[in-house]
Amino acid sequence: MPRPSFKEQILRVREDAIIAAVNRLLADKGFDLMTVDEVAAEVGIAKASLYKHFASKEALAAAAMVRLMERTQAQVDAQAARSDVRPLERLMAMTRWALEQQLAGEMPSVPSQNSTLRAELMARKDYLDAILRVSETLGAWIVQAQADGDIDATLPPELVLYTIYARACDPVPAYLKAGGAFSDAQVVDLVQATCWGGLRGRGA
Amino acid sequence: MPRPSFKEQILRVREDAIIAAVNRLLADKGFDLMTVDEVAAEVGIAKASLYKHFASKEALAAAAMVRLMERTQAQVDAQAARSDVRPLERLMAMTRWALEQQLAGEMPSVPSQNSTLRAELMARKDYLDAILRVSETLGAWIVQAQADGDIDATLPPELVLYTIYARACDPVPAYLKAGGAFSDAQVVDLVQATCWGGLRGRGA
DNA sequence: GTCTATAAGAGGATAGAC
DNA sequence: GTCTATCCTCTTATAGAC
Repeated sequence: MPRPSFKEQILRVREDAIIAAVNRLLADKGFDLMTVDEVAAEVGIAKASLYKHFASKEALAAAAMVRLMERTQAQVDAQAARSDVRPLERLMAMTRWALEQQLAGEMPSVPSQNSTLRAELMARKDYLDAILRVSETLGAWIVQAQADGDIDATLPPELVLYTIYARACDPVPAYLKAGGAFSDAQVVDLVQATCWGGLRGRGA
Repeated sequence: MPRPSFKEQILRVREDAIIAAVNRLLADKGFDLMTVDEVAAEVGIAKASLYKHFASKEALAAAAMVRLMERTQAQVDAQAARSDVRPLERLMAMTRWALEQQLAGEMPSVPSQNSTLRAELMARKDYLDAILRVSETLGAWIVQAQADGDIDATLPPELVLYTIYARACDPVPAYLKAGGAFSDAQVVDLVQATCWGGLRGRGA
């Protein structure tokens, strides 16, 4: 594979800046309320130039979601490297990371109801592959943790997986943060506690 | 107070039908993807007629949310009447009801990010009063349940309250249902279990 | 590939007759 | 209060010059 030319590097940097802007706006207002004009303004280029890089608004969002999956995969790899820790701890580290991303305004959110966006995502092989790969690793950890007695073995593994994914777009952290009574670190600890331990008292 | 005239009754019935249609559409597609044309088509009247009843799209959604709060208050009252059951059981009955509503497609969902809708809701005294009243009752039950040792007393009560509210718009039930492996009743039981008991094994 | 300018269309809201 | 027809703004997307 030839070394990328100078022009290609410029292109890559620009597209990185675009995706970063989309990521921020998706985290801030969501897909429906984000406009392409805003993206262009945030990046500092004309809207028509944006469309030279990405074919549609859906493609912009999809690129941000692919980027998110790449970051997620990197986290999974980092946890996989810690061969000494139990699967439960790796999974808890993943939910903790997701909550931190959300509070930092770096978790893009897209509505699962929007059919045009959904179609774009389902058509992107890189996105589907990334989701599948992450899910397979997390799924294996879940099954191991259940065998270890660390996760309730009566719960279907897919329920555990979906619940972990759902923490990434949970509205509770934002509400707690808006209340102003807790630091970001405290919010993460609290939501983490309810996710894994539930609301119920230990003695119940 | 005089008995409502025939015309007023007709008006009331029509507005009920409008709100019911809005409720269905909000549950199905959410606020941003719902169009006023769709609402008019669903009700079977012209769009201009809709605007004789409600001043804006935001007012339509707000009316549906007020209606939701009325139904919620009725559930709270029903639980309050069961003076023999513990506060924990009442709270669990509320989350169960919310999950059932969601799976039945009767839980309208509005984005908390949309500022025009948020402004409309915050300007409606009946909505704010309803939210406040529900929250006060649930809050009292939470504190009691913590004193009973039925809810983890180390959790701030507002965290518990927000978590209960969040179950009403949790994406997990819809995912599980889409998977097709579980009945609606099973989905409710499973999400209910993770909400109150957490993912962690009891022996952990 | 970047820009300015504009097309094309969706969707919220209204005018005016009945 | 209901209708048909229309307005108008916002937003996605593109044409065409440089």
